[in-house]
Amino acid sequence: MNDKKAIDKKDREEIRDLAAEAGSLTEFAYRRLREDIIAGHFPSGAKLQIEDLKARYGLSASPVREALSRLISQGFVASESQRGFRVAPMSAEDLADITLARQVVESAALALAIRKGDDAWEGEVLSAFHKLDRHVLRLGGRPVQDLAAFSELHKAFHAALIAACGSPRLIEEQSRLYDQAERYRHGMMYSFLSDAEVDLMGEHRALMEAVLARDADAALRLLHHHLGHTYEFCFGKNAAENSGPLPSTGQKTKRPARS
Amino acid sequence: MNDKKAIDKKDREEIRDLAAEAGSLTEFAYRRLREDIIAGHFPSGAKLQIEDLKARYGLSASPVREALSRLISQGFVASESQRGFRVAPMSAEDLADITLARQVVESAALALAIRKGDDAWEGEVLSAFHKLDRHVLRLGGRPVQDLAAFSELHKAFHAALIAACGSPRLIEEQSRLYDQAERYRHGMMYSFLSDAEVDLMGEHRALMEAVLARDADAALRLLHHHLGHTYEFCFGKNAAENSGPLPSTGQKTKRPARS
DNA sequence: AAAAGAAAAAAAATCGACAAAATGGATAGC
DNA sequence: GCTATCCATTTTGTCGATTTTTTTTCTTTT
Repeated sequence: MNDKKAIDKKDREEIRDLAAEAGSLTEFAYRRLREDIIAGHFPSGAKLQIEDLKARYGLSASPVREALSRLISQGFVASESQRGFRVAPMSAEDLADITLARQVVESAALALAIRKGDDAWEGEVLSAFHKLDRHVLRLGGRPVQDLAAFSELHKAFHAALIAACGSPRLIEEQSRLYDQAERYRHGMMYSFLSDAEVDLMGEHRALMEAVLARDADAALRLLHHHLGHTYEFCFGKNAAENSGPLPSTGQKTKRPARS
Repeated sequence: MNDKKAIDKKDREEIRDLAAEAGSLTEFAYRRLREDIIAGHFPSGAKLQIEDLKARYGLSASPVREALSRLISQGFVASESQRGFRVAPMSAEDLADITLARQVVESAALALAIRKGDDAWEGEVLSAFHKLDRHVLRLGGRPVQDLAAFSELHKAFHAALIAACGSPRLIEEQSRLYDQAERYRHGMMYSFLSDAEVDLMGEHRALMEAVLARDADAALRLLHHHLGHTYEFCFGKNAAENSGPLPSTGQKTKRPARS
């Protein structure tokens, strides 16, 4: 109870600086809250009390409420009229849904990018992969330490893949869904590279190579498979087949889709 | 300037009632604003001044700002920090992007629905089509009058098609994209059925029949083609091919896709 | 006359306080 | 002993006023 009021004058100035950087206090609250939720700093369906948040971020109700409002449409916060806000609840079905949506959106965007991307795009993909690869190597298979840095590079790689798709909306939606899945990843990251069952970086490399070779079929297959891992890590392999049947058009039911 | 202050005590009570219905004033403001933007009541990139909106809806700044904040993440409102809000600008490229995203999301959802839907779902599809069909017939080819009713039925039909897809996110996204496109439709609805070039209800019927026959290939082809019409109506047929190449996976480049 | 700067006006963002609603707990009734 | 009702407390949602920032207007200077 004491540490909630631990915002003294010094902190207040700091917040002011950070707010100036972010543009406004609302923006500041929005970013901090979003990060805190994604980082799993609040438990799944936890109540987000205005009073607490005011104290936590050192500002008054208006910016906090506006930030919460913005996070509603993003799927990070849920609100019940007249009884406040809570962190959007997590569940196996929810992650399955996120995974499915990612497979739909990201696959489509990747297909477009492969068709439309130019040399500069290929360069960016290569660069993003390289940075991610080096980072993981440097940590010697233990990305636990610098989780935030790894996440950022991993996200950047996936973003680079579809950057040339030409659709702001698909890019935006990919980013949003990635962040939603990030929430689930945080719980399970600690065991991640010790699990030899899946060679994440190997998959990334294969994916990149297929992309650079403009082999759309292979790339889409790899991506689809790759996206399922978050779910498998969190809730086991079995139920992953729940969303198993391929997302959409084509594939023409050649086979029941190996992934 | 006078009609902006035209909120007297009587109106204020009315607003209170409506708010009670909506749950809160914020919710009320959110719905009204959203409707007004979709209905094209504000010009494309128009400034949304808090003072104006306060007067227009008869409430104070907080609910208005929260409503605006929520609309940001939805793509209906844009904000520049420290200099307020404006209606998200419209453009040909933007509608092309919406169309592309719809083709990606709605196609995937429809494929899933066709695979997973049960008898009850088929019933709902049939019912939604019937209501839409009857409404259009009753108006004798002039849906101009009751535009809102038509829109609602049309949206309900498209929603019914994918209702069985099993993915809350795909459903939600479809709805959001539909509404974003709605903004563009409003400008061009007045000439719509007189244009014999496209037989909208015929397309709807064909689509429904393909769906009920569980003919995924045909249904997806029809849907993809159908979704392009909003763009064609607004900006002409040529540029529609811009986003022409199919959204994503599969189709295996059998043919360059007739649509 | 044009550009730069200062002052005034307008608008946005934020705050502190209040009113309405919900929650939790105690008491009364069955 | 259990349920229902009322009251105290907490919390949300809303407002009006204040502060900060931007925009406009009016000087002043070159």
